[in-house]
Amino acid sequence: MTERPDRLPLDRAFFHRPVLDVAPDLLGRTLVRRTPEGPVEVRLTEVEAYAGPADPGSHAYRGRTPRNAVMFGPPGHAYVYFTYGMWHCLNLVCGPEGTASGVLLRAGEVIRGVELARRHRPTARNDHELAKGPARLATALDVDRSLNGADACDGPEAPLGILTGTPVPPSRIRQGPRTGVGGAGATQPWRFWIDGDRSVSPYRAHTPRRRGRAAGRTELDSAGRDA
DNA sequence: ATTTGGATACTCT
DNA sequence: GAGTATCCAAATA
Repeated sequence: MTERPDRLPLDRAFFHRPVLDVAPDLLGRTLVRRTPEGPVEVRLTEVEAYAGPADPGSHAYRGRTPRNAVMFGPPGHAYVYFTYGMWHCLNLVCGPEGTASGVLLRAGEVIRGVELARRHRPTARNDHELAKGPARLATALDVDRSLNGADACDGPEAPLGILTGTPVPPSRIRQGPRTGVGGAGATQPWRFWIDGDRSVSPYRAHTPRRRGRAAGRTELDSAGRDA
């Protein structure tokens, strides 16, 4: 069987670099999810970098916990977390082991296994919304915490893999603030996406959730909007 | 087209 | 107990 050049697996050295180098380099790559039902593949179109314990936006901020332990391990592995009571999100660990940095896979275009992805996400209105958003991407690929720690560089039979795909030239890459990240972590423009791609998720500023019904103050600030 | 509020359960303080 | 690297339906315009 002949391997096309765009279907060669990326080796671990790809991830063994600073996260800000890896994140934009992941755009255009092919993420493979192999399920018992068959494969689903996405072309990555949007990612975010999280830079370890020094990054206020990162789960690794304030050090290692049971949840984020995988981020402190070797690069090329999946860090899957559960959020908002319903959703999973998929990251790939980057950098030298112990730096606890990773890339959140925020969106992609399903290029293989569309029918299977639709079954995982029956509410998607059209194909370019199947993986438009990090939880949608995880759902379309049937990713949950059973894949936390899975090695994406473990060969052609592994449940998760990453292939060369078609790297995106810098001129087609845009960057801006990370979605949903507040406080000091909001200042870094560490979200990267492919300019104009339909599967890129809309930017949403950080919105603190107010619990209960007593919302004391009306003095909420208006979110600054850039032109 | 854009904004709002609800659902949901896990993680760490 | 409070906050969350979200999504969806419903309401507004």
